[in-house]
Amino acid sequence: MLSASHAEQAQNYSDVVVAFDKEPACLQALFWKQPMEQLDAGRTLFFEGDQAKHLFELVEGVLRIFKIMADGRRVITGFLYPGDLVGVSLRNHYLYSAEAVTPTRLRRFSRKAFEETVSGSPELRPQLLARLCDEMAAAQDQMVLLSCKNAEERLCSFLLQQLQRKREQDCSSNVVDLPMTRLDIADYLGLTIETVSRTMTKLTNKGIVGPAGRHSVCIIKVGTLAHLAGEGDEYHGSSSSVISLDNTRRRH
Amino acid sequence: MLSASHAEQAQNYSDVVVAFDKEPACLQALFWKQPMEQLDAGRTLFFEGDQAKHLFELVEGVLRIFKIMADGRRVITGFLYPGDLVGVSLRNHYLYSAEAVTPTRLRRFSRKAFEETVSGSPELRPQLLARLCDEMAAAQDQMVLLSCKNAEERLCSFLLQQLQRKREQDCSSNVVDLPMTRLDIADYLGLTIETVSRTMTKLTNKGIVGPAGRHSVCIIKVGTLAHLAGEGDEYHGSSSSVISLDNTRRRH
DNA sequence: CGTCAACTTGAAAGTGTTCAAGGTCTGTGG
DNA sequence: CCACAGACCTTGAACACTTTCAAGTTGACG
Repeated sequence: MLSASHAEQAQNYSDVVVAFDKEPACLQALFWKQPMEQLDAGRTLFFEGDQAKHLFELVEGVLRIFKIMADGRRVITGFLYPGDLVGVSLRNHYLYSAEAVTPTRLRRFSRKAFEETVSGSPELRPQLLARLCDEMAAAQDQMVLLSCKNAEERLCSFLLQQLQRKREQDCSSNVVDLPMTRLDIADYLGLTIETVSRTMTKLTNKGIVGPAGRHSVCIIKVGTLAHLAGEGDEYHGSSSSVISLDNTRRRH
Repeated sequence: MLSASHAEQAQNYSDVVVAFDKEPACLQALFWKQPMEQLDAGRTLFFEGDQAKHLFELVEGVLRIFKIMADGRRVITGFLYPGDLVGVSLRNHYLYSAEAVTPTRLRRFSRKAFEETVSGSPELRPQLLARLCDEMAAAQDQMVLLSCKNAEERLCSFLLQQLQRKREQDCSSNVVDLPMTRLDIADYLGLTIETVSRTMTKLTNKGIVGPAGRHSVCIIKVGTLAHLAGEGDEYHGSSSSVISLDNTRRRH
């Protein structure tokens, strides 16, 4: 999965249309001429271990990316949103399965052709690397979350993440929608549906979020939410300066 | 962090020396002429958030790669071993801090020059991508571990991982050494030192591992260890075939 | 309006953490 | 070579948080 969060792809669709037809100026442009495909909610795009013959650009809808363990347990390693590219971890086989959370529309592109085109373009190469690094950074944040955040911190982090993604589009209200089920959220956060549900209730009782139907939430106290998410400032300034090496290490 | 586990870099040092001086045949070769630097055990190579001016090739010793949360909790996202490259997540700032677990020797290379050289070489580019993908795959495995493995499964996975790494070098005995402290292991596996210690004792009592000093373990029953690690076959064959979607999902 | 899946809530149980104490190893200096 | 100090590791008991199991509620859609 490669989220379209960073740098290079701030250029959105309208920009792309302009600078096109000769040489694609951004990665999405490669998919531009491909026919649009539909995928109903709940359908699988590909399975972990499948030969990775194609990449996809998600144009509309939401995908979940997950792995299934031997005993049936599922781990959702991420959700993908419009503008994201799917399956760019350039191996011979997909590292994960991909399913539609909502009805989706996407474009397909041969992986081989993708690699050749990107490899041959000094424009596109750094964009691919940038995306991979964004993905890597996200994976590491997720490891931090799973390693040492408790249920409340996890859910707050998740909600905050959803809010930020929403704000990149329309900077309007604080109502974010959660198209995925509680089970999806649970499998993403390493919790059970019951814990997700209970924690959500707790946040509501505290007045931090307000319910807005089953599949959306209104974030009332953004600051408190950020604080509870336990992500501090995300950046400890620079260099050696303040590295609090106190032994007061907490867990949960 | 980029582990040297896969494909391209199976070519080891001796191979590299031969095909050198004109155009580097592999990523490590770039570091070849750089002066060797020392780093004592416990010393920091760089901090998360520092400007990423250099990349490193780890020649000898072990590094730990970690993030510190606002409240002082530490998450070790990986260990690096000889042959690995450090800091290749090509952002402007390091994503994590790096410290020497044991006394290490490494070579430094300007990140800018690295990017330029790799970018200009059709030989090296796919190698970089391959490493990034390996790193991504490792990160995802770690997410699976942290998401839904219990203490025993985590420790078994870790030991197995160490064993496999050892076997890539000398296929000899089943004694792996663990240069890192229990605290390092705990912070890597998302547990406490006490739990790591207890679980280690339990594995010993079961006769799965035998103690061989504080900083090494003898793996006695590899099969049992692999089974307890709960990693099944790692690959569910291909395609749609058998996807056990039973609801009997367990956790812990 | 009924049905089914999704969600919520409660109570009991389990796993890992926390706190505390004791034990072991290693390096240093006598 | 031995003794000591300090860091590291092990073990025990109480506790906390999440899970598990179970029942009830809500809401979407035919």
